[in-house]
Amino acid sequence: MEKKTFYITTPIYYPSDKLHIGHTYSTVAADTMARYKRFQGYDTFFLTGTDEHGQKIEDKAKEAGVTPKEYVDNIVAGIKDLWKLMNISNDKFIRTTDDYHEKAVQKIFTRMYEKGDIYKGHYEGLYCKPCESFWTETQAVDGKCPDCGRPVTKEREEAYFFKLSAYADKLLKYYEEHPGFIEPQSRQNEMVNNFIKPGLQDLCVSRSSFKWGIPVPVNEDHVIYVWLDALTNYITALGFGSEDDSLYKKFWPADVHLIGKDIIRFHTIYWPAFLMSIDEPLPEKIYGHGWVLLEGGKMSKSKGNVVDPVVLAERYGVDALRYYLLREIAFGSDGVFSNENLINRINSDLANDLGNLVSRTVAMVQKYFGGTIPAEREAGDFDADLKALAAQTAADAEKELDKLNFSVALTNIWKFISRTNKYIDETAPWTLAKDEANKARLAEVMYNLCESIRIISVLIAPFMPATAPEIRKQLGIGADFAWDECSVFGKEATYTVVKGDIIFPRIDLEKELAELEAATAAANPVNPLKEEIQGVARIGIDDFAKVDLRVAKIVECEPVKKAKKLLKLTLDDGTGDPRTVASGIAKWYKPEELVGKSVVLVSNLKPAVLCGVESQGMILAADVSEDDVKVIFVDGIPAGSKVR
RNA sequence: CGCGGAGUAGAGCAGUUGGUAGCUCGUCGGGCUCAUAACCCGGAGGUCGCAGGUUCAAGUCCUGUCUCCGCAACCA
Repeated sequence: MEKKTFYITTPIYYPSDKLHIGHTYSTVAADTMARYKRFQGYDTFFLTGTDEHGQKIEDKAKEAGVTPKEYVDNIVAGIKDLWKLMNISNDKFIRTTDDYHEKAVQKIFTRMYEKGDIYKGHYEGLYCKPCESFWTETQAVDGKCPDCGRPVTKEREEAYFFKLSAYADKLLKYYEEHPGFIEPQSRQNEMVNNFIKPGLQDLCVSRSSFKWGIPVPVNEDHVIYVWLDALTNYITALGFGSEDDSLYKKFWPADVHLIGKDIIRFHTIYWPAFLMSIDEPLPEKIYGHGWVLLEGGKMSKSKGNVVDPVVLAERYGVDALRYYLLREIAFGSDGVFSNENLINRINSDLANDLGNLVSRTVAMVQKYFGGTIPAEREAGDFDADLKALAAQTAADAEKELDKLNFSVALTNIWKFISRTNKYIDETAPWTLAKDEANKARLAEVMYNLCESIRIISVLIAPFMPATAPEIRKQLGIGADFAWDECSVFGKEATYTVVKGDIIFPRIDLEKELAELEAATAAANPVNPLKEEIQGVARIGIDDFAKVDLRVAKIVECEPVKKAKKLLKLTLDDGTGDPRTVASGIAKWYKPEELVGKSVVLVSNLKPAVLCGVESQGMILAADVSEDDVKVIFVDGIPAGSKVR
């Protein structure tokens, strides 16, 4: 009989910078799932990789003075090192610059083209280079990219379009007929309501403004849109579109694409539509997990609070970090990362509960039996309860893992670890040891403890691939794991334990936090603010002279309907005519506290319409922090005064 | 009234088909001594955002309302 197969993927990461804890999170989750399925006997294929094309990389490479390929080679090497460090068991690492991938993508493009799903047209719009995105006039904000705030330029270019609009109904129907296709369910609602129901636009799938991409087969002046290039990695990695597509036949469709919630749209709308277009089956499931947030907001470079997984893994061990990520954050929801939480988890769950359980058990077997548990044993109270929970835990863990509920599965496993610790208290081996008559009972207790730990080692093996074998080494047994050995007592005839190192040493919280802070500072030697300021392009005095700054007095102020952030200000700029300006400061200022104040106005900014209000200029304000803005007041200076 | 999510003990979270409100950490007290000052037991601490409604019974269903967070809109 043929083995059942399981195919799981991570997103392919964009190698423009070092990866952070969020990427590690996705990959560790996928790895855990892959290992679990392998232990269950599935023929498993686990894919990760990098998405290497696009203008951003072309630009970064130019900045660094190297070719795009050299640039990504360097970063990809670092990514591969990171996965090696994190003990990631991927079966393949795909790079979208791999030759077979590029060829296959061109074939896919051609297939769509010949089918009539891709047609040549013109794209007219405002283009943001860094974001590689086109915007409509209404989307762009006064000539700037709504995503990044940088200037957009008007472009009209010949381009190829994918008939995405033709797939809206098919997608809806597919969602309905395949509950569980998009998880968590709420993400599906979001996609349907926000994107499909309002109507899908045809998708521009080529670019001619830069070169770093896969050429369009029918027109070498264009390169293929990065998402068409990137998404197809899931099938090209299996040999789709090459001479040998045996892996594709074996593993496709994927059982699950694990992704972050930010790229759900691409995976649940574009990707299925692409597959429908080339008449290939759709993946079984797309799971959009949450984000790893930091205390005090998102990770950002300028804050210098990017968490480096390498520092943490080297300091506390890879398994501790893997455990923490999957235990602390409910998969599917966002979660907050903090060093303090990490250390607390390590101390209480790993050192106190699990590590100490192994340590005390091994010590007792040595102390009472010289290391080997004798064959004469006698069952007694508490045994049945322990065994029952073992069976229950295995069943629960399996149920939760199949739903990708990593944290719930771990919670269940740890309940069993607690139960085992309690069993020691209940049976009090040190009391039994005082009377030779209890020797058989003592042997049974020790045996049950070892069996429990053996079972625990199987249960945690997908999560902690290094710790599980280490535990078994101390139990004196081999490290070949099979999931179906984790529910029943009696697998081993006896145990001869080997005292080893402490698996998880306790960490001194306060001392460690201080050292960690220092280590992080050392890892980021550059002053981020300095770097940011120096990174801004120099301008001449004539550039500055183009900006006309005037003092203006706020005469009226009211909130803008349908806008959370906007206040509508009416200003006296000294001309006598009132001037209307919309400003995104509603979160920090109430209208009444602004009236009568004088501010600095950029008077010659082109007007723009925001939420129905025509804004004629802007007022100056300072970003005090990520989440605080202070308007610059210049009370006492007459309206109309020029600022320079 | 754009879409969606969330408001439950000091903190972080569970609460499935409505039936005495739980878990982890912290805290207080007790037990034990095999063990990594670890382990085990117990206590304190919540009118489950607010207001109505359905019901014998609601954190759990319905209506309204407030606040927060994503996405979208957008911060000129």
